Amino acid sequence: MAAAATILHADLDAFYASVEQLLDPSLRGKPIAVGGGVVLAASYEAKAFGVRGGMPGRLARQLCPHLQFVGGHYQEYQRLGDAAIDVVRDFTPLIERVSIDEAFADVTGSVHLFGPPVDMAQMIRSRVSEEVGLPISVGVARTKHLAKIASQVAKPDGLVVVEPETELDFLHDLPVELMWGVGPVTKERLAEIGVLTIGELAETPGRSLERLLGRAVGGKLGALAWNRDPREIETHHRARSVSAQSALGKKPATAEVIGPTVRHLADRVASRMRAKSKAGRTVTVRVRFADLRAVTRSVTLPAAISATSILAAIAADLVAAALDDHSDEKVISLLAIGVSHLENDAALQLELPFELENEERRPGTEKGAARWVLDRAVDAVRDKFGRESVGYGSVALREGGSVPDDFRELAEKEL
DNA sequence: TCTGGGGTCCTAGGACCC
DNA sequence: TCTGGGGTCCTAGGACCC
Repeated sequence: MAAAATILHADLDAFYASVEQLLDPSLRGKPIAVGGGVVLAASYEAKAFGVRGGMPGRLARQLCPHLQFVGGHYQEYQRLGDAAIDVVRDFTPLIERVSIDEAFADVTGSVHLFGPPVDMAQMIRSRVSEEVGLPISVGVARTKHLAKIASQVAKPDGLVVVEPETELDFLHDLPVELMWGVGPVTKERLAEIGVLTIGELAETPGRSLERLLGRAVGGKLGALAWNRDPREIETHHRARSVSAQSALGKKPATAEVIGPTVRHLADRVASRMRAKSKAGRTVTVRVRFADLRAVTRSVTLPAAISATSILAAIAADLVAAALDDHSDEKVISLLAIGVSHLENDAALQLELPFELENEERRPGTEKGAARWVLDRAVDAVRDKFGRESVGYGSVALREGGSVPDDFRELAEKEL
């Protein structure tokens, strides 16, 4: 006997744009976009003109001349996103929060309390609408993959239930790009062999898919097309990497540009690691050139680090190495720093005495330890007085950035 | 269409060890 | 000295997701 459809996928519609329309009633019914240089979210009125998330602002304006750019209520995004997901949490503790505006829920054990899953989905939708004021779409199915597709089909502001008996009928008429894991490249590769729908994908031999897309992607898509989705709800997962990047427009690849940027990024990454009591062994940098081609350089250390100055020094070396290998490139458009191979750093969890002695006055103290103490001191001051109160001499960097730091803070928040 | 920021996972080749 | 096979780690790049 087939299991019942008890997985919910709840997804707020056009989230940032809906929040802006909630906060400012004069924006309701109008084409708006959140963002500036790039569209972070578009209202459904804007989507009707072809405006999409991730689209350059200039293009969006061409498509929709009356498009109004709004935004900046980042605290509200977090608050309202949490409030909506908390409504789902009232029905089950088995929640997997995917992002600020989206979560899976397993309500198998809640049926005896709240009735069938479709009733719970409807209650969630009306409660989010009434208590939070935002439209939310819900998909209900037996697996995560189907529930996710169902919520996409349900949008905007809808509910779709996929009963176990109708799963393949539901799935096989849909275009392949609705599948989890099919992006632009995979869609194009499939189109080249005449595969446009999930049904056509299901009919394609597994060997052909693996040859075309690689073993992992081909195997996974083949399984999903036949509705075999082994994924379970994961209520918590730990971070595997921490990174930060900064788009630079077009800047000369000089020490004056690279030095401050690397320090700023290293500061962001390292302070976030310390806040989570993490340290990492692998440092990766990414350098993007004027033509948007990007290269990465990485190094794996014998011991994990989390000190800003050490990370900055290693990252600077890696950037220099990458530029050395591409000495014909004179202009860069992006720098990124990441740290992976994360470990829990027990030492970081200690409350250390708040002292700022310099290295010379601490005989026997290794430089790394002194730097680490300094970093912890900076973290503590920032906790008290705010992020801008102490810097590493690179605060003047912000003028070119198109995405406010508040938004970055939001994106990096533990969900 | 030349575009942000933070992530995850996969692939392929090479080094190294047993 | 040469050779085989398996496993693991590292590095660079790429696709994808929100």
